[in-house]
Order: sequence, then structure tokens, then C-alpha cells
Amino acid sequence: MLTAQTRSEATAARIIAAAKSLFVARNYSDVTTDMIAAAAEITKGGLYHHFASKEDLYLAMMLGDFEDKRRLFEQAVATPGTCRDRLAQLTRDYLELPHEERELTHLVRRDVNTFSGKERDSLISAYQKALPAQIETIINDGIRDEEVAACDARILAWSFVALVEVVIGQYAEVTLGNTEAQLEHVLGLFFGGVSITPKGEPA
Amino acid sequence: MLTAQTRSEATAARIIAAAKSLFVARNYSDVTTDMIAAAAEITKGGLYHHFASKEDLYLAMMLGDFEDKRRLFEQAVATPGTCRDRLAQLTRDYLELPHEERELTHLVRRDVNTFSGKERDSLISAYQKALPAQIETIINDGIRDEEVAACDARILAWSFVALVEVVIGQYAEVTLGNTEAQLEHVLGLFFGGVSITPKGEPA
DNA sequence: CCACCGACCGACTGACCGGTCGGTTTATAC
DNA sequence: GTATAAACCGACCGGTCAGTCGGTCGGTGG
Repeated sequence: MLTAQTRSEATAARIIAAAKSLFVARNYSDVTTDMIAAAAEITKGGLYHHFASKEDLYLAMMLGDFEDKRRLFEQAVATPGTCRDRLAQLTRDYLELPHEERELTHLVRRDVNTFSGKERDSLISAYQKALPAQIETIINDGIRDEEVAACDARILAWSFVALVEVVIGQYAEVTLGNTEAQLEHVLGLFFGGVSITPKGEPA
Repeated sequence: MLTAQTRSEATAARIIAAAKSLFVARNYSDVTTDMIAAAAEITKGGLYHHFASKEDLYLAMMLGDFEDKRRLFEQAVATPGTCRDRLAQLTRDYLELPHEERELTHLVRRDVNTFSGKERDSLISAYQKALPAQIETIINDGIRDEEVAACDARILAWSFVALVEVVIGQYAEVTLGNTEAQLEHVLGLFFGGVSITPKGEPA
């Protein structure tokens, strides 16, 4: 028996799911509320019953996703172990997400210019907390434990994120073949670099 | 004496320059032809005399920029030396570009979804030739010369590009302080990784 | 000087978009 | 069964945008 509350929640979830697919595939302005409504099999009026505006829908979608991810990734942060092992766990958790869930992570950089004020700030902040800040924590521990050479952990976190984004690109995904290969590539590059003869000097 | 031809070229250049500033600061759809016209101090009708469409203007801007950059970066490719030195030169050339010129490079990834068909393909192709493909050539030489561990050079090229993009972010730019520090950071990370005790295994 | 043409203008067009609103439907409580 | 409120509908609205068009201006050549 579907109650009004669960009916409403189910509809809102259906709208969010439809929005996810569309916003992953197209830039913010290229996704129309008509498209989202059609994909969610509801009218635009119905859509506006649940979300105050297009922007409100987008933010709900993104902030919800980042909160899910923050919770997922904080497990790796909380796990004792080497910096490398913890980054491995976090990255594996990320790589094993469904393709679309992974792609959502990138939308901030793509779409953030379209927003301003506190909406923009909350997007950036939620992304930061979900991913880079957690990686930074792990790297800071690595620096403290002298596993990682002393360097600005935030820059290293962003560098790590950037390297992960490369291996989930289409070409790299096909070339490397599977999640473990992607993972080993990123970790190998991040920790050991590409030089055949290590120079012995910290980064 | 300004001829019609040079007058026309000057106006088109003025429009392109105005477009660059605007498209760097905002996503494609958020920049209107009215804005561009106003910034170029011309009317919209005048703007449409020079460019067939907004898309035509954007493509002219981007393809022109990528051609300039392809020429700039091919000097590093053509210079004999170690992989590291040649990457250093190319990256220094890039880092020394005016801020806006550097930012233009990223617009492809941000805006490419808005385009389709041959326009999309030509954008991607021009970007590829201007930067990643040239880096890939240098890295391939590094692999051949056994300076770089054997790995897919295209993935490494994109990884290198990704690392450079991190150090030109606002935070890293301020933290690292100057172009040489940015350069050393990227090269150190790319060639040597972050591990204090090199494992001696190739990436 | 005059004719011509490219460069440019400013008013205009119509498609599209985010959002609205009066009405209908559905679920629930009494 | 009835009343109510939430969920939803479909037609509508008005602002915005890319692009158009008839006209003017400026430069050039005969």
C-alpha cells in the first residue's frame, strides 16, 4: 500500500534518477525541465510540485550524491593501514560505482560556473568534503607516517583525483581493461612515478 | 589607412578577443551573443556579419587558439633532449602563457557536450593535436630511450596534462608561488611519485 | 561626383525555456 | 460515502535568446 509520503518520495526519486542520466550526458543548460519530466514520466507541473526550480533539482541531485559518496569514502579513511592501502580502498570503492554514479562526480567542475552565491559554494563544499578532502586526510597521514614525501597534501589530493579521472576515461578504461588494472596504474604512477631509474629525491 | 580587409580583420579579432574573456568565465550557454557584441563594442547584426552563428564564432575562437598552441608546443617536441627536459620546456611554455590563454585550453572538456557531429569532432581533434598528442610524442621517445617505464603513452600524456591542470588551479598557484615551483612539482610527481622510499618497480 | 559593396546598425521575429495556475485525480481519514 | 490535501495535469505565460532584415554608413574605384 503506497502512502502519500512514500508515493511522493518515490516520485521525487524517479525525477532525480531521470535527472542524473540527463545531466551526466549534457551540460546544465542543455538539459531542459521538459526533458527531465518526460524521462521521469511526469508532467512539468508535477515536477515543480517536488522541486522549486531547476536549480533546486540539480542541487538536490548533486548534494544527495555527494553525501552518499562522502559516506562511502569515509570508510577507507577510517580503515587503518598504509596511505597506499587506504587510497587503494577508496579508489576501488569509487571505481566500482556504476558508471553514471562515477560521472556525476565530475559535474561540479563542468557546471559550477553556471551557479553563483551560496548555491555555488554549497556545491563546491559538498564535493570537497565527499572526495578531495578525504583523500587529503589519507595523504596527510601518509606524510606524518613518512610514507609520503612532505608536500602540500591538498595539492597531492587533487593530483590523485586528477589521475583517477584519467583512468576512468573511455580510452584508458578500454586499454587498461579492468578495475584492478586501473587501480594499479594510478597507485603506481602516484607513488612511484614513471621514471625507470628512481632519482631518490622526494617530489 | 585602414582598408576594408584590415578593418574587417580587426573587427573579427576584436570579437574573438571579447569572446575569449566571456567563454573562459562562463559556460557556453551562459554567454550570449548580446554580451559578446557589447564587449566587442559592435552590434549583434555586425557580429553576425563576421560569424555565421554563435557556434561558428566559438569554433573559430577555439580552433585558432589550438593552432597557436600546437605551434608553440611543437618547439619543445622538436628540441632534442631528455623526456624530462622536453616536458619541462613544453610545460614552461604553457605556464608562461597569459592566464586567459591557459584557461582556454580547458574549455573543450567543459563545453564539448554542447556540440555534436563534425563540430564536436573537430574541437576534440584540434585539442588533441595541440597538447596531449605532442606530450604523447615526447613520452613515447622517453619510453624508447628507456627513460620512462613502458606504459601506454597516451594514458601517461593525459595523466601529465591532468597534473599540470592541478598546479594551475588557484590554490596550487598561490601555494607553490611561481612558475618554476609549479613546474618542478609536476615533473617531480610525474617522474618520481610521492613515495619516500622508491619501490624500484616501474609504474 | 556617383555607384557599388562590405561593414555595421537597430528593430524585430519566433522558438524555446523555466516557471505558473486552475483544474483533476488519488490517497487517506473520518 | 464525503471531505480534504497532496500529487499531478496540461495549457499557458512572458522573458530570453540566436538569428534576421531593411536600412545606413564608409571606403573605394571609375
